Amino acid sequence: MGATKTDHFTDKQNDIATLAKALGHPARVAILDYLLRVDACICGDIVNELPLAQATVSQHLRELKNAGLIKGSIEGNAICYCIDEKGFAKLQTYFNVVSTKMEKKKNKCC
Amino acid sequence: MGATKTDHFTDKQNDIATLAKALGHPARVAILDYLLRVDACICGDIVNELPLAQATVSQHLRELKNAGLIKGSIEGNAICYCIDEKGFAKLQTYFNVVSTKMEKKKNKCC
DNA sequence: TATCTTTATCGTAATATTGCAATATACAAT
DNA sequence: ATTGTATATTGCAATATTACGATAAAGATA
Repeated sequence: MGATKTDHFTDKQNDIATLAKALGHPARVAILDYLLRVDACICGDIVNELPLAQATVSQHLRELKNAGLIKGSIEGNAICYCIDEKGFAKLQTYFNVVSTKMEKKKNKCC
Repeated sequence: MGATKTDHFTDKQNDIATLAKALGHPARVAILDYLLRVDACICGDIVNELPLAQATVSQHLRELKNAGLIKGSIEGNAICYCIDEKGFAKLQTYFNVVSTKMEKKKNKCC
């Protein structure tokens, strides 16, 4: 016990949970903010933007990449990181469905 | 060390992270799915819907409530749980902002 | 080649999360 | 008052996450 019981839930539920979990840390939200603020891909500059050690930032970047929220490509010495629109699209779709369902429930709720 | 360095990030970043983290578990996604599927508030039926012990479900419900994604009101013997639209609205606003920013970056990216 | 820069990985400590049995609480109904 | 039902809390074990120093890997530059 202690480990999440992934196989008792649907793929969709696990998918959304994985994406949301990746977003569930302020450092990772900050990384995404930065990638969105600067109007291009970021090549080797992210560590200086965060109040965390290089190893920690690298770890957070890996988690964002694994979840599909960013993608990185090697560019000589540095690595260029980008928002991965696919991951965000999945979450956005989810919230659109949720919002549609909430509309329907209007006034039927406590 | 090991604890999240909350105070190094903005309130907004912490806010989004907290909400996303609450969504970051398949059981909690499943609870929200259920609340949205049934076209009303749920009074005392959630435990049976999930493949988890009652204590565990109660814990997940508390986390969703703390994050502001659901709300519960006591209804005699049972407790009625509802989607809390405010929490979802915050996340939806966030994703709308993100999507607007992504639009602007079109073709400027790797 | 030697060195610098950038990013990743390993090892490890501190903390948090997950899950459950047992128990407590709160109200219903008998 | 006692019993039954629904939910919460407590305590604990297993596992996961967070953070960082140290070190490795890979390309750039002198």
